Amino acid sequence: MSHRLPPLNGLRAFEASARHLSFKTAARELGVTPGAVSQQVKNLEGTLEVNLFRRLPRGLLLTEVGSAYLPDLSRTFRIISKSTEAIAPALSNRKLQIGVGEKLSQYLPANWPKGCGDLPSHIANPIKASDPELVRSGEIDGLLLLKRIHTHGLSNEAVASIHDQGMDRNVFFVCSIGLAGCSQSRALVSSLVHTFSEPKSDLGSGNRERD
Amino acid sequence: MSHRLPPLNGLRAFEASARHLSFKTAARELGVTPGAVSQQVKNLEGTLEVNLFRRLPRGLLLTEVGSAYLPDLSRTFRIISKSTEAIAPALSNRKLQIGVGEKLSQYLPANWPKGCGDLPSHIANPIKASDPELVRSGEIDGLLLLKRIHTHGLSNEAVASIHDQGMDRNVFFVCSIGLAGCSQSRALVSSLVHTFSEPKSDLGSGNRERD
DNA sequence: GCTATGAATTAGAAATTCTAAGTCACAAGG
DNA sequence: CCTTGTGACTTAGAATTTCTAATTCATAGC
Repeated sequence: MSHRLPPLNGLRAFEASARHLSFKTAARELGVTPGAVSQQVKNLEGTLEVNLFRRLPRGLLLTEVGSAYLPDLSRTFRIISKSTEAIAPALSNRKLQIGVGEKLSQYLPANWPKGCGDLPSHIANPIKASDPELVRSGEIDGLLLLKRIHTHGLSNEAVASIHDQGMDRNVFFVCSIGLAGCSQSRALVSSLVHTFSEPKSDLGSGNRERD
Repeated sequence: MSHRLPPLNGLRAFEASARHLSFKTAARELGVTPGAVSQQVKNLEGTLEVNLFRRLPRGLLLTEVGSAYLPDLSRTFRIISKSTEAIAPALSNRKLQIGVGEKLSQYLPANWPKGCGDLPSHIANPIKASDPELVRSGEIDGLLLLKRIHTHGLSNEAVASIHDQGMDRNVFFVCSIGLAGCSQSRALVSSLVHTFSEPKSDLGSGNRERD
């Protein structure tokens, strides 16, 4: 028995786009350009002969079909993700080494991640760093920064926001794409959200989204 | 929330290989060469840093890790498959147009698929054909033949066997890879098995597996 | 109107994946 | 113990897919 399967990478692009309702934001998560995501989704729609999104001038809306399709796909990727973590030693049982930007470190509790619930079991003591090259080289697993930087080929998402001299600023988590969403990253993100506040949508900064 | 995902196409290659316990047979299902499957799986093992198979001189054995990994993946692909069929009109609610080889047609019941349960709701009246080019061109959806032919880029699997002048011969189902495993194909295969006998393993014929 | 945003669309570059051909280790049979 | 056949492995290069970069377009917000 074989399986009838549409292009798997297209599914992944669709799933991310549907979660964000934006190709641009999905592209950040996936570490590619928005054009690439747009193409993948379009190709998927082509092979399924069905429209998954309604394209608006500024964003996306799921069609009825897309809405029906999304939950199973999300579930699917969750299963794969968990199952992979369960069998792959490459990641499980390892504390992530995180670099924290100079500015952000002033806002983190002293001795972070100590004192943040069970975060210390996921995250090692951080170093001060802001160069994505360290992530690429494997020297560190991820970066936490107060501004979006150019991170070609890395996942780069706004995960929380802090109040800094009268305005809200996003906290960005940069890591390899494979690392985004692993249990340690999830713990990190939810702890940050708890420490600071709810994540804000990433509007406003006119930054380019790629380097 | 993003997902930690290994290479999806590698997962697909692994899943098929594990089901067949053979790269060669998996390759047939996937419509590629065994070398390609071998590479995909090896790449997957590399990124997971784990061995999924024990390689024997003649075939494969799942490692403990591989066995633990397989069920979730199979489930995953089943979910995707069903979910896709549910939303894609390209395939659902359409009778497959099948070509049947000259020789095999002598063994099919008269008026097949009539009289074979609900098969007529999945399969249209067949034509006589044996040229995979018709499948490639989309003129027909699949072929049923009594011998393995070269079908570059198409799925080509032994799905049943019949007794013909003193020896068992396999029935091969050739179709586009996307079509293998859709509900109509499943109905076709299980009906054939029922009409004839249990499928035999595809040993013995010294045929090359690719064209 | 003017500016900014995000999606669509290209051509061409980059990366991945596949094939083809040959190697190897072993099993089976004489 | 030699010969034959099988299936996995390896590799270079080909083929295909995927991505980028640049541009275009429609529209929202000012």
